[in-house]
Amino acid sequence: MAKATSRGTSALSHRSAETRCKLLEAAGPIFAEKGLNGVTVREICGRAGVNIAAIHYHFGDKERLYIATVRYARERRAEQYPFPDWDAAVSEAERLHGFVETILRRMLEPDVPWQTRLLMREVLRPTEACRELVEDYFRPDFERLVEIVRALMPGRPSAREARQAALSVMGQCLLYRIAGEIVRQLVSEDEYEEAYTVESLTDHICRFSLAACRAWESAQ
Amino acid sequence: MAKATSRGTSALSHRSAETRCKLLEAAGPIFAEKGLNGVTVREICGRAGVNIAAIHYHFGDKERLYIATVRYARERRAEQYPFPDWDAAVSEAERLHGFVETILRRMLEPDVPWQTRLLMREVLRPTEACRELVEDYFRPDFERLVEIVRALMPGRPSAREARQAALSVMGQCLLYRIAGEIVRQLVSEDEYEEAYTVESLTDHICRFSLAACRAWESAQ
DNA sequence: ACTCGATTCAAACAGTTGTTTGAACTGCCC
DNA sequence: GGGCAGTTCAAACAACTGTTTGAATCGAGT
Repeated sequence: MAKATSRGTSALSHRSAETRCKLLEAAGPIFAEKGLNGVTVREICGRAGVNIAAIHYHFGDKERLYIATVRYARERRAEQYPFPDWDAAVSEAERLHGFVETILRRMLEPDVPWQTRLLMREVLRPTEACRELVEDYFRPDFERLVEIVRALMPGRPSAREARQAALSVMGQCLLYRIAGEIVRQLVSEDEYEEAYTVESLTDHICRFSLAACRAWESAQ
Repeated sequence: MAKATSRGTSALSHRSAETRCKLLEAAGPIFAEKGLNGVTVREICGRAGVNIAAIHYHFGDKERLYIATVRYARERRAEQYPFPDWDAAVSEAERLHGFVETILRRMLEPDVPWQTRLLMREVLRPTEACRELVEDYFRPDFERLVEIVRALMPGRPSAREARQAALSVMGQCLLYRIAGEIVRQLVSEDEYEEAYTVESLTDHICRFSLAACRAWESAQ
């Protein structure tokens, strides 16, 4: 199966790599939108312009193509929406603002790259070995948020308290990704279009969370 | 199709209603767990103990059975986990606590009835005409939360501000339903088992949200 | 020019899906 | 008992699924 021999490493295996790539690039957006079971191999191959049997030949079966697609998405995850690289002078409040805005953009922007959407889907629907995905895709961001939040809370909050406060921030962000349609219906359509942009959502979530963090001790 | 005529309204239509009910009761838990496309009609009919063709005869097709199941779930939604019926003496903070605890129980308790699970699934995956579902299943609770939160915020918060604060509370609750597995992994397994019960989650979310609401003006 | 492994391709396969059919059964009414 | 609408049933249907096959094609090495 696509074994590069001593001789033809140039053109033949080049074609192989090209087909693999075409499959991954075609499968990515479709998997990202409809998930493993919402897609047919014929749709993937059709859009990739390759034969149906190519999936079996290059990946074994549909599920291994899916896994390879997730891995591919993670490897060359578009380095869009990177977190700001703060210097020491930036206040914690500003860092929180930057963090929330970045997270919201990653989740809500309509033209977010399919790599991100696929990883998001995978993360929200813990199926198989996506534990490592959480480890190196989600945890770094989360730990970063924990530190920001911790610095915002007066006194010496325990690590556990800081983690829970960070989860409260994440929950507020996630809501609009998960239940965006319901939110749109609960507040009116007009108000949603006007007031539920990334910018104003960022403002609200930061304002809410900042108030909560700063007033932490007093609520004890 | 199951038309009750003038004469045989007793035994025949009784059998019809019984079969319909058996189908709904059998389909409900399976739909709630795996969704419309994750279930086969054979599995449903097998568990219901009726013939495959019964679905077509009584409901038309699989999708209309699904819709009927959702409606059925809504009609006789188990009145478990009702909101406390507060009298005037109860403080707003206590109301918030009761609200959050009820929502968390509805979402996190493992033995929540299938009716609730099915409605939750429907609400989280806005497919077809679940708009009315949001209207009479979700909105009443939401409006109730808005009022609680509004009363907690100093000054005279606008309706929009109150709605957004309420959404921040909902988001915190939803996180543990949607991303419970990831949360479990992010905080350690041990900490999760110990500190992420409904009770302590309620405490944290209320503490966080209370602080945020009460400090609202000052963050302006 | 020929060989030979790598790769592609059209076609078929085997299994499952939701749906439909037409006959058989049920129980009420005349 | 005969008629008859309502209901059940086993079987088949048609469409689609992921997978496999075996021959055809390609392209570098000799």
